[in-house]
Amino acid sequence: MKSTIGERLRTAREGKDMDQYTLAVKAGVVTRTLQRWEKGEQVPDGIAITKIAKVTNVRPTWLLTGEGEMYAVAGRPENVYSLPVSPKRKMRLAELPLVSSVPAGKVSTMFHPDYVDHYVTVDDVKDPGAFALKVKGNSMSPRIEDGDIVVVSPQSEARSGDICVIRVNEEDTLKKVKFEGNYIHLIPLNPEFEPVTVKKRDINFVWKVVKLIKEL
Amino acid sequence: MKSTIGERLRTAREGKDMDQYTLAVKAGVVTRTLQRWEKGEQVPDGIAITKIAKVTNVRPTWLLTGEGEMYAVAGRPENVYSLPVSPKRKMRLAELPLVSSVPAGKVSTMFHPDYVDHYVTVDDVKDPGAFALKVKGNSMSPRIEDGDIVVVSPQSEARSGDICVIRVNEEDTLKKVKFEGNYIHLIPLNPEFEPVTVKKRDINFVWKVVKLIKEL
DNA sequence: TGACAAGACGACATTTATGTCGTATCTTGA
DNA sequence: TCAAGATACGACATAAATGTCGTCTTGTCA
Repeated sequence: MKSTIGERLRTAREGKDMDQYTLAVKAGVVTRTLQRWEKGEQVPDGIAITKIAKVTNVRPTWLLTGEGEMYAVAGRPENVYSLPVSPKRKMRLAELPLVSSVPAGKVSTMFHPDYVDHYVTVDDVKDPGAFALKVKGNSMSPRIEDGDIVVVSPQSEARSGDICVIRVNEEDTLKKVKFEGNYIHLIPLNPEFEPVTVKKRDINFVWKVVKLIKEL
Repeated sequence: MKSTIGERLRTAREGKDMDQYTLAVKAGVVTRTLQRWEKGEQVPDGIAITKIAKVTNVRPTWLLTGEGEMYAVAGRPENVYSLPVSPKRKMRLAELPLVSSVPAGKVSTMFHPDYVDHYVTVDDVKDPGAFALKVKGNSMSPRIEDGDIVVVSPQSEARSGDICVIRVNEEDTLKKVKFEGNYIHLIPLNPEFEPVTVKKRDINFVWKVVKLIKEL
């Protein structure tokens, strides 16, 4: 536990999802001062510490020393046990490039480095070729909505009933698929959209969606 | 309870039967400075407060705010509960304990180590007290279904329209909430279930769901 | 692409805290 | 009564924190 007051201060602020300005105002100082605190260039006095602890809802003792619980146990119900400190992971971890959206763009361009926004971290994805996409459009609403992130595994075999990213005639969409002979039905979950049936030979690829992440 | 930091400082010093000079040295300042603190003419910074709390054996929180016990309560070892956060990534990465389900079980038991299945890894979760739950039941279908994983941030403030884990009368549920005076409406997304209205005083807690992970 | 918010940080003036020194008050014990 | 220790406090210089202003970078969004 070698964190500093400044680092804990930042942790507390971000835990409340506050920007520097907001917390600075509540602490009665200007943004620059808060920055110097967070950087450890200066040390806040007792008044400031008290205010910060109050508005971020952390325990003053933790803020000062890093000891004990960060948040007051009062907010937690009775009979709640603390979690073990250093756990070991069992599941496989994968970092996936988060590329441009579907179905708005051509997937073929998505793999260009310029289109890799950043990386998302997920557990238990075995396919080394897996990647993530940000969803645009509402054809799969309400289960999958605009802005959601889907993890795509090209290696996984798509079966009827799976949700997939499909490219048909150079156009990319996200649909539930149903195989039937030489045809594939593309079924949006949103009843406002109509199902489409396409020939298998018009399909460029069908990639199975193995995971869905929603930010709420 | 109207005491000032200075008065509590003096109380702490006299509780240890220390004279001003002795405490001042331990706090790394001169006697005159300590006097000004005790008189309330000046405010000690965080470093000084930490030192004083340590050498006088009082709780920093009490020294700062006057709240709680003056001296640390014996017999309660302060176990650390803070989840690792990796700051070097572009996005904030958090490993969260994946605990037993909601609403099938009592949350009170969830925090017991025996109930921690494994850990999930997610990006961009700022609340260090956040954790994950596996959902049971279909009251929130089709958006959230049995087996999905929700990430809960107890620190985030829940507002009307948010999806939350709520404990009412020792029973845990996952619903959309709507605040209205002294009442909270618990709204399932699944139209087959009926909304419920409860009094605020029957609520044990309301924890906001900030992320949803679906395995497909 | 441009606009914008959030953050980082340097430079400098101002305010506040601290150190230093001197002196005064008060209690306590010889 | 006197001496000594503890506390109190004014005055002033120094050190540290803060406020203010401006510039820069980065990520986000339309």
